[in-house]
Amino acid sequence: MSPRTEEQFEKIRHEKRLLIMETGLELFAGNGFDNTSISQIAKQANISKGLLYNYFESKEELLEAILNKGIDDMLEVFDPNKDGMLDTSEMEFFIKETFRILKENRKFWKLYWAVSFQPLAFKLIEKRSAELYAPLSKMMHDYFKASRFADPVVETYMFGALLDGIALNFIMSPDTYPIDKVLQELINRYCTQK
Amino acid sequence: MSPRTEEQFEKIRHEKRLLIMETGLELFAGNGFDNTSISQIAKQANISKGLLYNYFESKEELLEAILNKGIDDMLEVFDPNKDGMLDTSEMEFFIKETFRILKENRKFWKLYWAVSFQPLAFKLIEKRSAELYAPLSKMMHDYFKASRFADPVVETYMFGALLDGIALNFIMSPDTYPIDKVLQELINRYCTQK
Amino acid sequence: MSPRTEEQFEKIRHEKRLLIMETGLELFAGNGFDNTSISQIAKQANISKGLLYNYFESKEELLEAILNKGIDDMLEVFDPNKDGMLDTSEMEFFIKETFRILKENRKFWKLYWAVSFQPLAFKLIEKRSAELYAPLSKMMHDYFKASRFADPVVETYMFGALLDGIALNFIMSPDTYPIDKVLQELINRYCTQK
Amino acid sequence: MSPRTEEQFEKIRHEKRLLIMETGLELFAGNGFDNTSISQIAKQANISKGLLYNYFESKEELLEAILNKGIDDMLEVFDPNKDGMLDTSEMEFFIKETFRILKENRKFWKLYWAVSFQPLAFKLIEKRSAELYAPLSKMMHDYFKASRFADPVVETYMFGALLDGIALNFIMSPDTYPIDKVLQELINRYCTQK
DNA sequence: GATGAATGAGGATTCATTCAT
DNA sequence: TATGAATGAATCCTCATTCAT
Repeated sequence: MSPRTEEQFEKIRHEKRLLIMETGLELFAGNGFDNTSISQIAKQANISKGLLYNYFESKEELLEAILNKGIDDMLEVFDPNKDGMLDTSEMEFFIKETFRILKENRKFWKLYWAVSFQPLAFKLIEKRSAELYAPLSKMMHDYFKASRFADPVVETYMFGALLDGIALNFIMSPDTYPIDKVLQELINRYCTQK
Repeated sequence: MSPRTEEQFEKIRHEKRLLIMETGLELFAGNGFDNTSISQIAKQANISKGLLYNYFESKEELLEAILNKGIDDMLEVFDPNKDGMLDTSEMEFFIKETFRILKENRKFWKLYWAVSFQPLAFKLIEKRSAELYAPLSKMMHDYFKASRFADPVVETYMFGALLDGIALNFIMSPDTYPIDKVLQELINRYCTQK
Repeated sequence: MSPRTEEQFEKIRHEKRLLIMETGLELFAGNGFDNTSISQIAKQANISKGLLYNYFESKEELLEAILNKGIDDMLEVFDPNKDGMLDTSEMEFFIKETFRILKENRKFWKLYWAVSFQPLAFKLIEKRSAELYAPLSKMMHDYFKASRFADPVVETYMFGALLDGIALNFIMSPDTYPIDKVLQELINRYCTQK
Repeated sequence: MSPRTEEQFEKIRHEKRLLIMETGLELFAGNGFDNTSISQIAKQANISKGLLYNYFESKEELLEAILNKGIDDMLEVFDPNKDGMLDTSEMEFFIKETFRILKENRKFWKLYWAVSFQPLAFKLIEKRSAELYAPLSKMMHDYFKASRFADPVVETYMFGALLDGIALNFIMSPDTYPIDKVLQELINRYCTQK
């Protein structure tokens, strides 16, 4: 029998890698990085421990890959380097988009927040994280400046805190948090002409 | 040497207990619960591992004690069961108090947040945490109702998210976050007669 | 394409086998048997791990093959079963030959010595090793007897130790060891008529 | 009960450390470093694996400690920095001492040689090893110079090789090697007035 | 013949906890 | 009260070897 083609191998590798990362995300987000063992991940993914190390050099590298992928997904959606100003309806879209993505990636964000509290782990994504946040921050600032807010800088901090707070509260109690009402209020407050 | 009195023993015990808890808080907050070993705590506190277990039954119980003490301290300051309504100046006082305490107990709050993301650890303080938050929540709600906000419930969620977000951002970058400006803005927005 | 003939297959097999053995020798000698993985060998030889197992049943068997080949090469050169006595000029030739071969097969000899210190590995070549050493030993003994050394047995031990010691020192520092001077001295001492 | 005194702890630590090192030497020398597991050492020493790590940071550090101790023992005996020249009877003493020590520390020397063939492991003792050999080498050279050997440098190499070779052959077959006869011959050859 | 994904046993190491003193 | 030696279960990780293609 002839061996598998390179493409077949590629496909296997790609899918298995994804499977491991998804399983890892699930468990890391659910129980915390330190409380999740490689054995657990392997068992849940139905693979051997050894295979996991065929795809990731270490537990830490797996975490890094998971986080980077999450950030990549965000960057893809947001195009944070978009030129030009947001108008109010774009701002509304942005807010809705943000939370649509948040809902779809609750686990990633839970993990992301958890990691933020672990200095060692956070270093893994410090740079990538800045890549995501810096342009968003600028975008907000420009928006508030254009909207003639008295102090756009402070307003950016306020708005950022509000987004973070809502996201956090929602992630903590996704089933009971009135996310849609809160979002509507957010939009009322920030996306209507004065 | 005269034998120590019962009270002296008691005092020693109390102080040593405090020492261990403070050291634990320092390390848990700085490096995370799982990345801090009992050995490290004992070494930093200048006591033996054995002695630590004389005061706390387990690493988890030490964490629980630390967290409970932090919550107790809060409850003491806030008197959240205070009857009656807050007026705007009391609200302003409340906000300032909250952040004064936050600044003074940054480590506790860092640990508190971190623990919130670890389901197993969070269980330790779930109840105590509710004891603190439920009355605060009610207080806010009453305040917004009295202040004739259109939807006091939603407003409570918004305000809560804002507080959480600001606290979080401040804790993450205490040296660069413009906490005072943000607080002033918060007060402007929520503590002035309309 | 015309199908390969049986001989062509045979040749390919033979060459691949040699390639693997040479790569194995290189790595085993350089890093030690236990610190060399099958993966490394396969990668360096540009073949797959699976293929390696097509040629050798196990890592140990590969080692054995490498060592045996080395010994075979020696035996071929020395013809240790040569009858008759060595005269002094033949002795000189023998010494020079020995070290010529040593220089050409430094890696093999490094591996050989290293293996000598690993009881389990040494068992693999114990017999073959004796095949090589016993006749050499006898040859030396006969030479020293004919040369009227007072105690040919002891002289054989001395001479053997000297050869081993020189070989060892040379292998350890091939770039700085004054091998040629030492050899000349050896010849002066053992291959001149008294 | 009062706790153990510092001296008691010191004694326990010292003895246990020695026990572990002796057990390690025994097994490393007998089976090779890589073929000896921490579990084996612990079992043979009748302690837990964990305890071993209380005394040594890693398996490698244990090896290093064992080797350094061996070298220290040698240095203590040889006083290689001794001033002045050896005369023939001192030389005889030196040779006899060397082999007395070799016999008493056969395991150490076996391990030492084995390690010499493992580049990574050898690095651990490269410096210490030089500390031992350099002065010995100088001592030999001076001796041969004083004894009017034609080429003291080459003679030092020859003598060194002879010592190494004898040591090696003896270590390899301690039960059958005629060490005493060989030594006597060595002394005859190198320690008699010409 | 050839590939590399997959396995699993084994090994080094960590650390909460116990215990003799 | 106080000490730190001692334990052992749990964890990360490696690697020879197998096997489907």
